[in-house]
Amino acid sequence: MKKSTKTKSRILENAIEVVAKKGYSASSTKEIAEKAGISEATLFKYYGTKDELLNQIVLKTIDKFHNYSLNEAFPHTFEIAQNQTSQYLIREMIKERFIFFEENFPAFRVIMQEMMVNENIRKIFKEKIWATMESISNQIFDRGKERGELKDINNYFLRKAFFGMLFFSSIFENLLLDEDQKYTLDEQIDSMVDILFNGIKER
Amino acid sequence: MKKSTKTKSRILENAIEVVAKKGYSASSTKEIAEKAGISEATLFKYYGTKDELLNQIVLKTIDKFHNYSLNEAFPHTFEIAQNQTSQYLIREMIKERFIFFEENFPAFRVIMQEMMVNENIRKIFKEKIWATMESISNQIFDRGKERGELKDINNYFLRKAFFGMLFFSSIFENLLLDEDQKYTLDEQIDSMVDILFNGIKER
DNA sequence: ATTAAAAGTGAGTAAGTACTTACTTTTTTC
DNA sequence: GAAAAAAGTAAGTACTTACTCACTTTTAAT
Repeated sequence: MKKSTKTKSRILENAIEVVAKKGYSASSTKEIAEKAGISEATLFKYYGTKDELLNQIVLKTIDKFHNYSLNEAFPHTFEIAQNQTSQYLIREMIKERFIFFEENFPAFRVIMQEMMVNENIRKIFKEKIWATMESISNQIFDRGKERGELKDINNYFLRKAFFGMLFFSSIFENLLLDEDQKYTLDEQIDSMVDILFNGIKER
Repeated sequence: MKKSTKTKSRILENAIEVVAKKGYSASSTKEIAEKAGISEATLFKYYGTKDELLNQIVLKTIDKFHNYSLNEAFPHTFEIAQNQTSQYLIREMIKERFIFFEENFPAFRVIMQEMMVNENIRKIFKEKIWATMESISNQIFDRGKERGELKDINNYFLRKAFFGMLFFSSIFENLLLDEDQKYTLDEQIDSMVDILFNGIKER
């Protein structure tokens, strides 16, 4: 029972790698099996169908994100930072997510691809990832408004602004920037937080 | 010679619709041909290969964007708005792009999908779309800084902030928001511009 | 060491796939 | 209105795809 879980997860890891690069439809079970060093028959023994393999990629990643967000990173930050400013909290929230995306980029790439073409995965994204972000960001935004640190801007618009920048930045850095990435993670996050907090207007 | 161009563009239009929804690899030439009301053989007579059909979708859309951006929308705005504030100009820049994305959403969806898996299309995006945005935004940002209206923030970071919000907002509104879209285009743009200009910090 | 269960596979299958060819129909030209 | 050119297609081809099944090999328990 030990070896089977090892094989099963090796298939998943290799599937993530292949699908991230080529897309789900363009990836064959043959290629995934070869890359994982097993036969196609074994792949189907473990996952039944190709669709189920995709589902497992998505569900496992979302689970990881969910768990990381709600049980690990955020409660820790929120607890030790009760006396910190909203700016500090928001910076931490962005940084945590940014790091998670970087560390799990291939799997996230699969989710982003499939969101564009797969209604079911769009639904899962909304219900799990977006809802998680809503919950966390609402806590931070509401607290900031209560403390008089944040303007009274609609949380939905705030969220779209933050995560729009976050997603795009992550994709941009990972897929479009080929040469010497001039900026460190902290520099990028600093710039985002600075723009969002203080705006770009000279006064 | 009239009918042929009509057929050719009908194929392209239907290809955009099918590929936007299902993705390139999951779309069959058979389905596209059927939807366009012609035979598969005719499709191949006009486009040679499936890859070439995709190329035409991408190139035509980028061309349209390029032309719209550099020849239509922007010069007009820039010219009639020489005495306007940077905030006004930037609002116009965002609005123009937002509208273009909305009006050409299926084609843009194809490009965004393929960017995730197709190195060649990533290259085209960078060279054509991103470069166009760079050119336009640099003009506006530099002018704003010279006039003392904008802070001295790195143009690259500014661009990523603006277009991150813009792309994400466009995708979000078109793919993820199912129910009654509560906000109008102008409300959305106003919120983006307000956040970016004035920041979210209460002062 | 024997045996049962678990893990793994080679060799298929049926249903697609992109693309071609030899042909017919429609349109244009004179 | 006949001939030439352009537009369109039915019926294939060779290949790939996800998935199955009957079978062998490996592992673990007694």
